[in-house]
Amino acid sequence: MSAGSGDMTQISTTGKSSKNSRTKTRIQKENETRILTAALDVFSERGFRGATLDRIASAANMSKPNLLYYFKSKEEIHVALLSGLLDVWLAPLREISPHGEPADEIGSYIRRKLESSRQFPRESRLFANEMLAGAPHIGTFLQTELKQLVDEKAAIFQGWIDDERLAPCDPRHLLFAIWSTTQHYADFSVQIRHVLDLKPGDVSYYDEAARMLETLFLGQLMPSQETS
Amino acid sequence: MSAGSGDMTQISTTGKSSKNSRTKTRIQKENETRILTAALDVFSERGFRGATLDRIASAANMSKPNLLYYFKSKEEIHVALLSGLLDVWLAPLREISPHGEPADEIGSYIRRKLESSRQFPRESRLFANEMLAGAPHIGTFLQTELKQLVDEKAAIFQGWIDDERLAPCDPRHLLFAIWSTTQHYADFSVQIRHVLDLKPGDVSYYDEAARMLETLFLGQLMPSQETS
DNA sequence: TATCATTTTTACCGTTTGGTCAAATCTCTT
DNA sequence: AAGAGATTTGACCAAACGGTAAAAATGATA
Repeated sequence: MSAGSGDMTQISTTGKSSKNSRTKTRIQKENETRILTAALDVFSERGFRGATLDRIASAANMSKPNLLYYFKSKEEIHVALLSGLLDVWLAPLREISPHGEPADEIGSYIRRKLESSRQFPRESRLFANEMLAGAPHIGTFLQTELKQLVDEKAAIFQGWIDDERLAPCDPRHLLFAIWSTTQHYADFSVQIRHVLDLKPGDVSYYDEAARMLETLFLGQLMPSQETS
Repeated sequence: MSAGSGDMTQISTTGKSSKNSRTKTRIQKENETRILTAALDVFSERGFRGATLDRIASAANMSKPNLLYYFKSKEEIHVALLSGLLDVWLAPLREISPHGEPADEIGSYIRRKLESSRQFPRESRLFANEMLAGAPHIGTFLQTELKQLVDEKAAIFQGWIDDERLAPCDPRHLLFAIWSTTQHYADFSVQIRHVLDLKPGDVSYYDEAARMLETLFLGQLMPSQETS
């Protein structure tokens, strides 16, 4: 009954997962993407355990055994999705450069992350589901590749802090704040739409979100205070 | 294949769920809390669909039929947990007062929310799971009670903005930013611990988190910029 | 068009799931 | 101690689950 990780398959972005014989049929490519698209829908809104092969298969307009002809197991589909996700997740972070202005670099990073939330909400929710489940599949990814990249970028932030071009703060927690605020708009979109009284498909709030996050991270939310 | 909500049970904090005959036995009270405690563990880390009655029962040291003697269905347990959750979720928000200083009010709200994340991480994850699933049970709560309270508090923020005691921004999105950053430390604790290289149970990052969020929301993260 | 590999389907299988039922046990009151 | 109500349990069920086997249908190639 411990929080241990079983013998779950672990993923990294470096390991290529090309296992089949070199060439891929037209039908193979078509069906694999059809499956992955359907599975993304199902996994992202029901979680790994809540998703069923029957549902994925029917969402892909395909019989279950046919689906299992392309992916040997439910977990293999999940793993394939997560693998594809990780690079997308890291991409905006990689672009942060030590040579730009702190405000520009952080600002554009926020914009990239927010845009990623708008474009790939299902992927974001898939990631969130994996986190909530305790990251059983991408634990090693978090500990190795992500941690390494975070360390690298945190060092850049620290340099800016040392140069007094950025307020003193823990750079890693600054990243956490950026991740949480931007991903929130994808992961908690239901709550946001209900509070803002928007219709199910409406994502018009992203413009206002961008403005808010710019004010929060780049501007000063609180006017300078005077002691009365 | 639409994003429709089925005939799921909906919850509100106003409706009392006392359905049984007035009096409750000692054993009844004991076992109900035992079940809810166990269910919180299971639901929060596996989601509604991923949780099984067998697992909840065994976590509560109880046979499955006995568990179903106290709660008629899996959903009824889930609903009971969510009901108890909503008041906890709203409590910190209710306390925001129009009479205090903006920085004090917002600062202490952030501290309350962060403390709530530290004290009730499982509840936070339960809530997050429900959001990711599309809020099938608490949709009406979000649209009515939460929205109403948000409108009320947003008006307070707007008053401060009009008085130039708070920078111009969308008050609702300011709330979203506070929610996301604070809850992130509970919901994504796995990621945080992996990036910070902490051991599974370690929650020592909350102190640094509090400092970060204070800098972010109250201080100015970016020093005033000069054009070169 | 014959051949062969690829793709798809039908019919399953064993397990797990949420939930039921009736009988057995326990607890409290008198 | 006895009776009544509350509690607990073992045995069970139908449906859903992930996955398999083998045959049928299809596609590519010569």
